[in-house]
Amino acid sequence: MATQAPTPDKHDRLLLLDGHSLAYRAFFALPVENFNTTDGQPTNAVYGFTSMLINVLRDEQPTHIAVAFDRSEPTFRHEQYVEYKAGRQKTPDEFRSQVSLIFEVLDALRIPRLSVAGFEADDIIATLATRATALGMSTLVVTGDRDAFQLVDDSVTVLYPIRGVSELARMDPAAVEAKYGVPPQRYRELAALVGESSDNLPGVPGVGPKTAAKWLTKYGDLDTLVARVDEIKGKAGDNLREHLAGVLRNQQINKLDCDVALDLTPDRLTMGQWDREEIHTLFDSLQFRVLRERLYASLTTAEPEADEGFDIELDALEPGALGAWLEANAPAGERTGLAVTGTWGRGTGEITALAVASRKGPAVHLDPVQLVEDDERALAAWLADASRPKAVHDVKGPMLALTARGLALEGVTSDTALAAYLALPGQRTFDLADLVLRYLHRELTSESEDSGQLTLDGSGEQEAAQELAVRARAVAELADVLDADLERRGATRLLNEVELPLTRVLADMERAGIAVDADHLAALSASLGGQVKEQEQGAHDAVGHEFNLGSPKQVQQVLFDELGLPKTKRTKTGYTTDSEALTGLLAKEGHPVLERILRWREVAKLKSIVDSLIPMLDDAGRIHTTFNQMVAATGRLSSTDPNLQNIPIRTAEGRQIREAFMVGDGYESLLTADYSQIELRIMAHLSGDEALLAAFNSGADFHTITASRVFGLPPEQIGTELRARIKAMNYGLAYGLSAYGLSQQLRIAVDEARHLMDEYFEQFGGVRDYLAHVVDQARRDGYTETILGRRRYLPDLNSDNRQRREMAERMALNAPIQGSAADIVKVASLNVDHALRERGMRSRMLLQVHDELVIEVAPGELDDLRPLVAEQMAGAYDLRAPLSVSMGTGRTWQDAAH
DNA sequence: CGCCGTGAGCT
DNA sequence: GTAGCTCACGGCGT
Repeated sequence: MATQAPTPDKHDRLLLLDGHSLAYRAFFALPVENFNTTDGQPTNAVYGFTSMLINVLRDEQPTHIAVAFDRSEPTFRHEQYVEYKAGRQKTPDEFRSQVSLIFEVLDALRIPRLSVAGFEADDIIATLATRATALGMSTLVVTGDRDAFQLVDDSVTVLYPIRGVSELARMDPAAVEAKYGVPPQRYRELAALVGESSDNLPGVPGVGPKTAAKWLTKYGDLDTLVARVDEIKGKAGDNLREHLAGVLRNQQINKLDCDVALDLTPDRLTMGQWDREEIHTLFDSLQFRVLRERLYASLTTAEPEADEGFDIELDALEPGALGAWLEANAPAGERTGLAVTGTWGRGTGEITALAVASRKGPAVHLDPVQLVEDDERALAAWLADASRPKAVHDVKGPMLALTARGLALEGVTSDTALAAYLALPGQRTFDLADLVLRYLHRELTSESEDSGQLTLDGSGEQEAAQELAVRARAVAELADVLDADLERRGATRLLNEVELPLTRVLADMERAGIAVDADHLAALSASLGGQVKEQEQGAHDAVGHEFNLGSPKQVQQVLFDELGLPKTKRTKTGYTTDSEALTGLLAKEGHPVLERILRWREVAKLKSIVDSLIPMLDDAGRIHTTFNQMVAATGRLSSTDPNLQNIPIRTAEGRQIREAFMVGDGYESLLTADYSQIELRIMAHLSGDEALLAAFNSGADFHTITASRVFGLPPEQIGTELRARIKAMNYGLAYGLSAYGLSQQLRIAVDEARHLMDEYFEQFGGVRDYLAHVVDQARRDGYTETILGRRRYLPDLNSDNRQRREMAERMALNAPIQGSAADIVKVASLNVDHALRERGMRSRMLLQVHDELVIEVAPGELDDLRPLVAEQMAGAYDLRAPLSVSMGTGRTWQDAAH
């Protein structure tokens, strides 16, 4: 890290970077294995370059900037010396693919990049530095090429990377002289004597920088040295005389051209106004999380318009005055921002403070426990008043905390986090401060805090109040901007009619929780624990010593080093020991330890799930998950803490865990209702393929019917093998099918898989046309869309990188299908919730697991409930392959399976 | 001791 | 081949 203090702000500071040289440095400094996006794009050079760029921007605060790049065409140096740079190793492919990514980073940051045919980046830099000096600017050159040292003078300094990408040596005239023993203007002459192997410029044998500097010091300059070359004694002198021509040639070639024809003058090299959204998207796709934060940290200070905060007046209210204040400042008709602090999760929460602010006018800050009775009543009435519109950021948690205090929250017409999720579904987090910067171009700070910042006399409370008021104001402003943005994106109804009302339904489910049989879990844990031990012992016996079965590294060592079993597929760190590979090894080699490891993994996995559930039980013996409404890019919900959407179901042992989830006190049974083949039905609907629709409407087994068509056989002649192939095909289509993927799934040759696809599409041509159309349209529009207009943006559909592009294509194929399924299940949840309320029923929804709803049935309600749920779920959306719902009831989640 | 990436496995 | 979450391990930095 360059630690020098920024130069005093006397005049303009020009920053010039040598793009190729720095990227190349980074490429070799950072191990490429550690810098890959999940889809395999190496990013070590982009990362290192961007990291250096950010550091320099932060430390040097330049006023002008440009990055120069080499071109592939030969330069004037090649004309002078055909051997120039000959013998260089070919640029690695992993590097080449990153150059265009660096271009993208620079373009996103609005940093000018320059290259000129026939010249190297160094020449462009030399030219700009020279002209900058003439304009009275000072110049910093960042490059990994030592030739640039010849440019150093009082107004030009070179920052040269030493040790990787994080430290830069500041090479001013004194530093160059200290390091090489000659002043910068002599550096070229020294380099000519010593030579430069990477440019294929051999120097004088046996002459290094020390000798060269000694000679140059003694004779003053190279010309004099050459003129008096006969005076040099010894072997070195002989070598110099022998290689004199080469030295003179080197001196010609390493001279940088200071007069390259350029359209731009240094004073025009300004950094443009960059687009936060663009940077977000790009850094997301590069998976640079930390770097993005560092970038914002170093650049927001340099972004003047972002310095602006919020100017807000905080009213101090007399006890009893809240009702009147809310009437005046948070009335019906005008949406008011509400900000809350506190803690929440696991279906409950606690409010510590709350602020209310409209777009204009004053704010109020409240401590809910210190309110007088009148104020408490006024607050409760205002919060519960649906005709007083409110905007809140990420309202589900505050809603739980308010409910825990007995406060109802109605009239939430905007959740700014949820709205941002619909606008930018690929984003991982929707931090309010970040959205405020992005959409309002403001900092989430108070402008009237000049006094606040420095006082230490207990005004921390005041500051916190001010901060919360700022959040309330920001939410109010942001809500309007996001509304407009969503209108533009066609997502207004999706927000208002689906996502926003769903938040309350999710909060209710979280609060309800699901009852769990603690004894059953404890018994399971003990039994699984015994099996874990047993398998562990067996594995140790089979290899003759103890090892940690949970450590892939140790397992690899045992299997491949000690037992010498055949190597499996490579992973980043060695050879895979995943169950597929071990099962293969077991079939081939039959070593007993393999069986033990596989079995150990199974039981250890189940035990870890059971053991993670046990401490989650509350006093009433219920588990409360948290549903995340803003995580999945496709629109699905996710479940955490604990995740109740991935409780095992496939194996009999796994299903024992489902037996622990049971009906709670005061209820009669659990009812599960799920959609059958919802994704395939959506695919049939969206494609409009008549044959596929007919298969669904025939009422017979869908996979058998489709197989029957593909193979031209009557359904009764479709055996398990043929049905399995077409089943994999059917599902594969919804996942962005590739011949390769299908071949893997079915363990058949790629050609065979391709053949199967061709046969399938011969019968179901509408599906093929639809899938092709989806990708085409997404490539044109930049996004895919679900039946309710939920978008997923896929810029990589136009990537030059095949791997990224194909990944994006599969996402484009899957997103409308998975996303539409999510839309439908959300609508169904709302419908069921609404119907239950409307009829005043006590039965309640507990879980939503992708295509399934789990409902706790109140005594005596089952007979009414079954048709109600069936109707509400089936009627959630009118598909041409009608939604089909199957249901089951029982004491436990497992018993309710069907 | 906490953070983070990796491998594995569950939906 | 999609989309998620969690766990254990082990390396790294505090």
